[in-house]
Amino acid sequence: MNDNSNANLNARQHRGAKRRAKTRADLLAAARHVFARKGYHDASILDITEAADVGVGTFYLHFRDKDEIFNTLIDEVLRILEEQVINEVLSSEAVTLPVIVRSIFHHAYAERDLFSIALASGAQVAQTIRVEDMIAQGLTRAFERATQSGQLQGYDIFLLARLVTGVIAQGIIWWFEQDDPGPEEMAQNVLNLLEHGLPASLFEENLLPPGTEL
Amino acid sequence: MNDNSNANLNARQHRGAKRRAKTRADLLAAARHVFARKGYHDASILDITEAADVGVGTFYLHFRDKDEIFNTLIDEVLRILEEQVINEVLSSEAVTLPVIVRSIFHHAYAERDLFSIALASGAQVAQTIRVEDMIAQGLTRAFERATQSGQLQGYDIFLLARLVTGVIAQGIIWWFEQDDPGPEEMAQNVLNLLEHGLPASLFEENLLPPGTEL
Amino acid sequence: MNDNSNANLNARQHRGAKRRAKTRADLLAAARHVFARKGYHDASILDITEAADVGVGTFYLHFRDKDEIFNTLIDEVLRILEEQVINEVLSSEAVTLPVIVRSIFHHAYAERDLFSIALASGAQVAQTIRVEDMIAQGLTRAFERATQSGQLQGYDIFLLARLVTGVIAQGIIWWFEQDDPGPEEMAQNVLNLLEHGLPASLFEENLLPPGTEL
Amino acid sequence: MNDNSNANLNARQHRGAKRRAKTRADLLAAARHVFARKGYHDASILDITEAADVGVGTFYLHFRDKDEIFNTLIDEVLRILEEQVINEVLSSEAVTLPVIVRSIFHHAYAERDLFSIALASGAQVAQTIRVEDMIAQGLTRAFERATQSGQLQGYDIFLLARLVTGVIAQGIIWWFEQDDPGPEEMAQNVLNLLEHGLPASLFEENLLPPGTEL
DNA sequence: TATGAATGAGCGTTCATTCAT
DNA sequence: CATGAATGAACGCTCATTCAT
Repeated sequence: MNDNSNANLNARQHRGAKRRAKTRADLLAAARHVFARKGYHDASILDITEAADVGVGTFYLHFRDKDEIFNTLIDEVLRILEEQVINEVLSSEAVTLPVIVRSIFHHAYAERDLFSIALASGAQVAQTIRVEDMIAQGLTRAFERATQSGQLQGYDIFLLARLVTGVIAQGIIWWFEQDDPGPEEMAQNVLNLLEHGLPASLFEENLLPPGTEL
Repeated sequence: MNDNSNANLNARQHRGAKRRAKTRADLLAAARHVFARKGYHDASILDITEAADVGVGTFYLHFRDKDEIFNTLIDEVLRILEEQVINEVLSSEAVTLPVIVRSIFHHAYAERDLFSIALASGAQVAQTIRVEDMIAQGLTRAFERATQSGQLQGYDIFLLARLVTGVIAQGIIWWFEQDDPGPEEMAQNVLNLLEHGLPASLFEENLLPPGTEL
Repeated sequence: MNDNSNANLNARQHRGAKRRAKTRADLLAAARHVFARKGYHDASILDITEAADVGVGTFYLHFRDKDEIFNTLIDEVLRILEEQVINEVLSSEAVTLPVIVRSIFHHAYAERDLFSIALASGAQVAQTIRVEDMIAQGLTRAFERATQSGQLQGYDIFLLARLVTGVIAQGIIWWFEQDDPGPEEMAQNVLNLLEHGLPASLFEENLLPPGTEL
Repeated sequence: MNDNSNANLNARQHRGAKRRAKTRADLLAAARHVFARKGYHDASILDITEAADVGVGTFYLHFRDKDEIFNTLIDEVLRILEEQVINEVLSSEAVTLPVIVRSIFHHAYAERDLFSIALASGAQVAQTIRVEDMIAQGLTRAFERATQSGQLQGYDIFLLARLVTGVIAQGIIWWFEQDDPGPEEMAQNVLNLLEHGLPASLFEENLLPPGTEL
């Protein structure tokens, strides 16, 4: 009977754990939709629990507050981003900036809704880590390697990584309002700019010929 | 006597108007500090009126709601930015991208607190116009001129303007957390990147030599 | 010189008094319009001063609060009602109920807006005297005389006066929503009811013949 | 087990629903007292929740705003009035005006506080239906039947119903300030007036004999 | 573990009232 | 006497959070 009741107990615990995990996943999925539709600040916990079809109180059994579920969501997408980029990078012949950038854009495009939340919330929300931080970190590591091999002397690579992050982030932000161009073309545009810069004429010629008004 | 009473009336109105303008300016200054310290969403109207040392009700004598004072603040800084860039551009020999970018960074550095609010609020706040929009618009106009003179063929200049805006915005965002480098050097870094792009090796060589771990 | 300055003083005081009276009259007229349009509770003092085209503070130089201007307005119309009824009554051959009722309806019709305010505000507003009170008082006096001359024995004439007031008030309230019938016909209807009562059949016959549903 | 858990679920829901209904009833009872004491406009939601001994927010779990709880209260009493009048009328031998009027007064006396609120609020409050409307409607229906059977020719029965409503309403309003006479005697007074009208002398003789002052 | 009715701090907002001019 | 900018008490309302079930 002891065995039996232990087995029961285990079975029950197992069922309980599965149920718990299911509820938690429901909440995360609901939060994703709600944040995407209403934005971080206008989303209430009631919105989320209703979308997840659970009681209000249930929320607090899984997350401390709105911040926590938000950060969980962001962390998750960042973790997946990291994984995917690493995988793609490892499966490619040579690890180059184009490979990294293309990988980021593909993932960001697939997860547009979440990225839009993450980027739009900007510095407004107390986040454990921001999307920009993660991209900038990755770039910094790449630049550090380039420095070691003699390139990029005279650059502040942290600042440089941030500036390049700005271009990439802006590419993702572009998708807030339109879906075109897709990730491949977007990556091409960004890489073009990063590889060759803008036409020299913009830096030399008068953009406002004498006699023209603004 | 008519003259006299008219003069009195004017004086009275003038005094009243001056007092009113002073209070309004106090509120704007207070809002600037409060928004910078707490961010748009966590700033309450009570915070602003207390910082301005006026009664709560006074706020509503000057602004309809938080949105309005915020947009007033942003509009003001954008108006000044536009003015200053135009002035600097007009007083320079030739209107080139470096002139424009340098001008933007100088102004943004001087008004760091306000720009941090404007950029950090991102798409979260219903703004009449966003800083990024204004910069992107200016760049688009410049690019349009370059297109007309044969450059930039094959580019989507709207997307390109946005991407370049991303670099500039990131330069300003850099100042949220540190004051160095100053506007001149920041402009140099940005212009360097925009003019020559990143070193070619980043696009070709393996950033992760075989046998190295991430 | 003394004479002269006294004369000046008097003249000035006179001008001042006239000006003051004018402002007060403006406020009363404005209050009338505002109360009629928005009702007592939704009318703000700002509404009144704006309609009167005077400063907010000016209001308080003439009236203690909204209640006071409201009561002043009601008192005024009641005073005029009383005067007019007395005049009409005195100029008629014999003072009978029809004369009184007709007189009330004519005045009430002419001053519909004010009466609508006065009656609609009901017991909601702390009034010094209510329209119904004044009508009931007048009727009570008339009934007292009739009692003295042997009529109306066994009646509680105070209650009776109130009930009759109810009919008259309802006649006036009828005009809140439509302008017809006019005062003469309305008086006829009311007097008809008061003189002969309702048809006897209503008190005897079955209003709901067997087999009929409600 | 399914049965069991369903039973549990039902029990839980039932308990919750009972608690909810209790709170709602508390709020309605409290609102009744507060409205009766302070009148509609001077009653705040805090007044009501404090009287009901619940939190402020609880109010909004049950009613949208003050208007809604007020109308709920009025609707309820009107519904009960209608029911009771119909019952009494149906259980009487013949449906006559006296039966109807007596029934109204008995109910109104029992619910004096609520009727005082409903009648005093007059046209000031946005009500779905007003007490006077309901009484007038009932009378109109009765008069329509009388018209069909040949009585009441030449009358505007809508106006007539309103005027009679005025008498009845005034009878109820009488109880705002005193409790006597009770419903039976009040009905007698009203019916007397409605059946026979006022003494003819009031319509003919001089109420103000020559030589008498007002 | 899940529920959802209840809570109340805290917000935005109005408006009668004051007072320096 | 007249003004209107300033005031702040008091309101309606929301929503994160708790807790008995």
